[in-house]
Amino acid sequence: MNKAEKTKQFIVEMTAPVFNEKGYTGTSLTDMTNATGLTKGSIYGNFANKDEVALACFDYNLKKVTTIIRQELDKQKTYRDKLLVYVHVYENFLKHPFPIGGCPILNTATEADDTHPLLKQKATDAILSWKGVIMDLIEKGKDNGEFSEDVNAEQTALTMIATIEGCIMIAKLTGKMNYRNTIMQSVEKMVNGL
Amino acid sequence: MNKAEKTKQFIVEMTAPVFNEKGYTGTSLTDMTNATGLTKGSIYGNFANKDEVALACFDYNLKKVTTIIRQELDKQKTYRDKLLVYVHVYENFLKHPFPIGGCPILNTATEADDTHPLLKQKATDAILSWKGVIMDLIEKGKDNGEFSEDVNAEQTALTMIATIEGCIMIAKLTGKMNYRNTIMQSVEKMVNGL
DNA sequence: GTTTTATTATACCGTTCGGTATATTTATAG
DNA sequence: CTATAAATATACCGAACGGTATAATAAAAC
Repeated sequence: MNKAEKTKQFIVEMTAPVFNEKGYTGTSLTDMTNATGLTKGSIYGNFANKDEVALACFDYNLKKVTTIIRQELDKQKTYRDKLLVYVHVYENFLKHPFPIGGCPILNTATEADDTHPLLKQKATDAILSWKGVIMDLIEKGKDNGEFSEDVNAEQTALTMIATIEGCIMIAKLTGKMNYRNTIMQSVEKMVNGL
Repeated sequence: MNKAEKTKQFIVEMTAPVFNEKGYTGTSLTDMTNATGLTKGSIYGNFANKDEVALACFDYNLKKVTTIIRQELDKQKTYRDKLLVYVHVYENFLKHPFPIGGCPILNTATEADDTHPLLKQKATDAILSWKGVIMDLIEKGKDNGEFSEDVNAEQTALTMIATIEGCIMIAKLTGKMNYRNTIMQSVEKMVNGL
């Protein structure tokens, strides 16, 4: 990793939280120079434009989440416990190195769906990939005899994701932690009922 | 309603969809003059600043939703059917005069939670009010004998809202209508299990 | 150690931003 | 019909926007 790559990485690391909090249009080049301590010239020497930084920041923020999830998934043995990882991670997201500003998928999806095709595509890919992982866990749990054969994997996956994302929105908005716990309990019940 | 009030209303009606699609920071005064055909002077003769327009637009967009919901609620007799109104309205939101740009609560919540306290407060109030309405329906349904006495009204209300909002996000992002239907089916099952 | 290359800082570009003072037009009242 | 008040348009403000050419600096290669 040469100097240029290190600086690119540094810029992404420092601006990623800003993009996740303020959004794409809400984050200015001044925000970016403040966050990094670098000048505009330095940033544009490493990235073509603001878009490229934003896209890299989304990847960075998303990877933070997927890394946590993957690590916790590996710790669990049963597929039920693996599914419950999503509940426990989001319930205690403060215990993990979670992106500042909340879920990058939710933030990007709601801002970019009508305005920014490239970011929208990245958010879409993230959702579809997430859905695929959950469906895979469910199918394997069915093969394994853990879950009933008549469980609808896609429906369960989509409902889990929807509830979790809605939960994040409500909890962050209202600031009520017991709201988050209550909703996550519902997801837990759902997983335990498979 | 004099001319000034009519113009204020007109400005809100024409800019509300823009704010809901592009967000607060994403909507410029030029967007507003384009949407209305008025000049900046006209808009600022009727509103103190961009903030005031944005807040009025949120109220306008939210009222569109609550009006639809209230009308459909009145059509139903049982409390179970009233709860299912949320499922059917969001499932067929194209059949109703739904705000362009999607759910204003979701859009405002994710943009404003870290950046705009006044808008954040409005979104928070909307969520808490929504929760209150659902809880009220559930409690009355319990008194009525429609629902089991051991139903947790708050948990059910919060989970319904979270799942619906997450559903809107996923459906709008991916463009897959069957995703929306599938998730809403889960909410329907939940209501039918009360 | 010098030259070449990569990286960062400076200074500036034109444009758009939110906002405003003032002039002009339109509606209302006497 | 005229005087007054309300509403709208024009023209402009300073500041911040995203972006860039170039100069200065630091790193790498020979």
